[in-house]
Amino acid sequence: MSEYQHTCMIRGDNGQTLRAILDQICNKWTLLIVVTLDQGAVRFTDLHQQIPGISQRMLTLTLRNLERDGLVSRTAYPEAPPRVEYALTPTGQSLIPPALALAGWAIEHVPGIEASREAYRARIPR
Amino acid sequence: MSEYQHTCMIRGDNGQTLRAILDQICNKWTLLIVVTLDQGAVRFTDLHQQIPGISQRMLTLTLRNLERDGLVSRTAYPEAPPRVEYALTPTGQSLIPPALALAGWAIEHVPGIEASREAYRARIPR
DNA sequence: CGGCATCCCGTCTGATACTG
DNA sequence: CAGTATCAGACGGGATGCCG
Repeated sequence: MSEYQHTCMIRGDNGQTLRAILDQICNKWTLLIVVTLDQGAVRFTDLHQQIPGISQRMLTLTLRNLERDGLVSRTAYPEAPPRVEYALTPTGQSLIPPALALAGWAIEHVPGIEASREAYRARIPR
Repeated sequence: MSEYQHTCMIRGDNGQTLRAILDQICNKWTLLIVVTLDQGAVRFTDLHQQIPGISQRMLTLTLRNLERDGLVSRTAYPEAPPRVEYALTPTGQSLIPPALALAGWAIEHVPGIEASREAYRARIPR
């Protein structure tokens, strides 16, 4: 699909369903979790440690949403102590390249954006 | 920069500054406005009409943030009636490819995600 | 025309405590 | 270990009205 057709579709359906999906993807933790899961199957606690700042609650909720949307698979092993592994589905893996593209853009432009914000704050003190 | 280095950086700085920027980009309207501005300079009212569902308030706020971050330029023409045009800066234009990549992914996977949600709801009725 | 100010509500998020 | 439950605060976002 061409770039032009993409822009058409973005504005085509009034962005309703598209934005609904994008809202799900672009929340506080989703992209970070997806990228973290790129390494393979990861246990709940490991995820919790590899994503500093996330609360147990938000990790659970975000994983549930990702599972519901078919981007992440959840596998519980009936052992003691319990073990649950999360992994990307093929759909979830297909999100990696665009996610990295966006993350890469952000990383490359963080300095410029920060500088711009500084300048803006200096221009309008309050 | 390689893909590997990107993933490292994403997890490297604990995602703090990165997530801060990503949060700004991935809110409800930013990507849609940026893509809409890809056509060139657009007036406030035109933008308001081309992005159905957005309120005047959110259009203003989002444009201010984009201006503060140096992604969008705001040009006011001292005329009567007043005319204000918004356009992408070079930094803003550099966001277009990643934004389209993500939007393209969303468009391609909307059906699958919707289906997955349906199945999920059927599996867990309440 | 292109805003800004105000009010208000629903959602998101974090902290804490408890459970199979 | 891997969650769930509950509460409270922050925040996003819509509606409305006023202004240069």
